[in-house]
Amino acid sequence: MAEARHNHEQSLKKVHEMIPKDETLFDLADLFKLFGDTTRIKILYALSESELCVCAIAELLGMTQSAISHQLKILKDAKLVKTRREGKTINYSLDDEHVRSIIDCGYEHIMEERKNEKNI
Amino acid sequence: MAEARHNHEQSLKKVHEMIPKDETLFDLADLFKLFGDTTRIKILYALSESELCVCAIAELLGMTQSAISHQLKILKDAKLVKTRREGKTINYSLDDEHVRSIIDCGYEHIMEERKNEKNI
DNA sequence: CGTTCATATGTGCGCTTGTTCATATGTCTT
DNA sequence: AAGACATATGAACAAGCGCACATATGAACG
Repeated sequence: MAEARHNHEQSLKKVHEMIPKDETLFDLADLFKLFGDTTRIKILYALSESELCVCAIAELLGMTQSAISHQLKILKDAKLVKTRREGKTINYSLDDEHVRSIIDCGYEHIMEERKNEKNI
Repeated sequence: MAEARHNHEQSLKKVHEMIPKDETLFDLADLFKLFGDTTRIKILYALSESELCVCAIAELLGMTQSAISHQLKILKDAKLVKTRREGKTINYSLDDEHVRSIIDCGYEHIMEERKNEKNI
């Protein structure tokens, strides 16, 4: 697959030492994949503001309970959210303080990009 | 689509006021989508260490020049990387200081999760 | 126990996405 | 101008993903 034509030994040696191993980068991609869907990021953002039950989220996003439930399962498997039962309803909340900081990190980037676009 | 059964007025009102508008959340998801692929995150990580030409990246990742080129186009369209021509070769580098900080943000989360897994 | 409400899960479908293959563009050298 | 090298691009195909629909589980309450 790899095609080596000209020389990059110097630059590649430096990078090769610094780059994390494949498993780590794979996990990283998997993590960001969770934030890379509009529905999931809406859910995560909402939960960062308040604990919510499934049908509250469905109502908020204007989506099926089933769709939300499927996404919540993905987020729970990834340990980004946790549940608390209260009778028939199940309340979801963030299981990790980092979730909001990751979102904010991306948010900051977007806002700066918009600012730059206006100045052009 | 939305099914409102029981009451969540209090919780929903609070969330509704705080949550960003759809366009912003859409942009956010699109941004994270870029980091949600192993190939792209490897490229971004590598470029955060050093400026690299296309075939250096291909060699580093053990992938086709074409595959890398396609991904670089996506990253360039998103203004995450920029190019600098040097004769026949084209050198890519990060176009945004935030890229590395977003990656680091996710990295931190993963590492903490691994630490927690060991303690169980 | 049977019904109702809240949530979960299995299945199938349409759409997106990453890669490959083939080819085009662009640059330097002779 | 022709060839070699570096990169870009277009088309097509396989795999993955999100959602809808139908159905299952599980809890409360008469």
